[in-house]
Amino acid sequence: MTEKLPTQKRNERIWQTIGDIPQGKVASYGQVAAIAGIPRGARQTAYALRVLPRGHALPWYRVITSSGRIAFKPGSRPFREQVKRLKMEGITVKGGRVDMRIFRWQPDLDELLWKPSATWDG
DNA sequence: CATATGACGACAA
DNA sequence: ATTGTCGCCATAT
Repeated sequence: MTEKLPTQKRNERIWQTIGDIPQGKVASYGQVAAIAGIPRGARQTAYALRVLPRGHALPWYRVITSSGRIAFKPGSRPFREQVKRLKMEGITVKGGRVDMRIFRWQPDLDELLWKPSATWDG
């Protein structure tokens, strides 16, 4: 247990978890890390996102900070892109923020169990 | 090995 | 609500 996974493996889990976030919902960096089996790994989620391979089809824009804010600098190119994509899914973005009480992804136990991306190892 | 840095998070003032 | 500090995990120099 509590073994240390290779970087690539961690990223794979994080990416898979991000892919599990349903449309119209968002998850925080820390939440993604936790589900991927990396407690307190919020910054690893950020890292995994930075190193996303070119041509990926991951809903990266569904990942925001725990306080519901978009992590990019307000007004920046990626910031606007993220806002745009979120809105396209029906997510309300106001002042660069999303109401987590409404849009936070809350996977139930079943949902987590179906996916091998959850905590345990295969 | 020592720092600096980052698409973070929790908390105190 | 804002701002600053400190903790976290990993990478880059």
